[in-house]
Amino acid sequence: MARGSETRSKIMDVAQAAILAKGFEATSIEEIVAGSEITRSGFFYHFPDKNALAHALIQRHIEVENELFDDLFGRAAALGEGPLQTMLIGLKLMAELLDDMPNGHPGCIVATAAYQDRLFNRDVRDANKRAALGWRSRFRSMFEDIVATHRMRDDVDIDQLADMVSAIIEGGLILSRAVDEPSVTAQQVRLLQSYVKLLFAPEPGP
Amino acid sequence: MARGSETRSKIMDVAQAAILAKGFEATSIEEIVAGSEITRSGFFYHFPDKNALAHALIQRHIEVENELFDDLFGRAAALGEGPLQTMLIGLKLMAELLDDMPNGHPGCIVATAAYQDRLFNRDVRDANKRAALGWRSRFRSMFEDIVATHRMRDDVDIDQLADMVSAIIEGGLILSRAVDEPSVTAQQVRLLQSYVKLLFAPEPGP
DNA sequence: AAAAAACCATACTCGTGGTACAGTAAATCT
DNA sequence: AGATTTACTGTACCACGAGTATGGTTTTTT
Repeated sequence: MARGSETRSKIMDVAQAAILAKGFEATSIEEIVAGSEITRSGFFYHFPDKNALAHALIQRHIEVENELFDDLFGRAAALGEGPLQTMLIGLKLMAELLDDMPNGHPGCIVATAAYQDRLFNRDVRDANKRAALGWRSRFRSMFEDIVATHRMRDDVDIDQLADMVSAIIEGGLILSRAVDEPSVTAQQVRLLQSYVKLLFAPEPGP
Repeated sequence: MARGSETRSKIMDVAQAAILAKGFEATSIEEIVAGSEITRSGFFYHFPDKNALAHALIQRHIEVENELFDDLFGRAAALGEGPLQTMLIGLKLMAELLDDMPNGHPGCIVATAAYQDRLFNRDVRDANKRAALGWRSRFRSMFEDIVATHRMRDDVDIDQLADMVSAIIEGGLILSRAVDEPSVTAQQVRLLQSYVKLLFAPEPGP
């Protein structure tokens, strides 16, 4: 990696950790600079303002999370047979992954941005929107494969079902932070798994 | 209402609207003051600092929302028969209520606080925690009544099920803000209703 | 060797939270 | 009715963080 982009990502690493712990506004540039072995001037060389930082963080977050989901559901597809199995195993793996973070999931930058709307400029909000729509299309295509081969026991919209994955995760993160119980998020994902299971279950035994 | 508490709640009204639109940090005291027909000094007379404002807002929010839920599930109980019907109708009414807010639900102050943890002091975080735990106990007691009379088609924890109501709402609010589709929150509540229906449904047809 | 990229140092402006304190109109108590 | 308390207004001030300006220095690239 070139020298420039190396310090740039170092700044982003430090900033991300601080922002997820304290929020965007509560994290000062001074503080980011101190942890990044760089000066204030150096920071403003890489990012014209704090908004540019937020934009870069969201962008990177989307990419990392996409890779993570690719890997996770890739493994799930290898383990199970058929789209329903893949989804069920994938959600289980996701729950385990969330459980393995003893201090709780670092949290979602997208949510941080969602609740401080007017604080960010258009670029950031658009990036945020793209992230959410990206998840929707990812999970929708998975559910499409499922409905192609399974009967739904309740008539629900696929887009909304896809959104439910994001909603459960985001809501779980908020709740886990509010009650200070890191396990909550994984539990909620397991409940979603239970719903998917019931929704597409074949006719139960006699 | 006495003169004092009248201006106090006026300040809180203005502050709440601004905070939900822009976030806590992004809302300046100057701005609140301007919309409240009061001076800076007047503001600091009522609230020693911004944290005290946040605390008061969360406290009031809990009370208002509790009354709203009492009313909503009270009506649901009157309409349906038995705890399951009450829950199902209650969730439906909740979804309709969310739909009737064309500009989207104002959002949840609790979530705002959850994602800006270190920004607030202990008092505020504790109040926030109490709010979330209050919802949990409310919905748990409702689900307890249901499991007493219905068989669960999947073995899930009641506390977690109770948390799911909050998680879906909070997650729905975040998503609706992120993608800028106000209808998302109500849709998610309807999906939760679908889950509860499937989870406690009597043995399906032959 | 020249030029561009990646910084450092210093100094300044401006907005915001918060403090301090002096004064005043209205309500409440005695 | 007079004294006291409550609910403010007004002004002045400090600290801190975001962002700008500018000029200089080192490192890398061409």
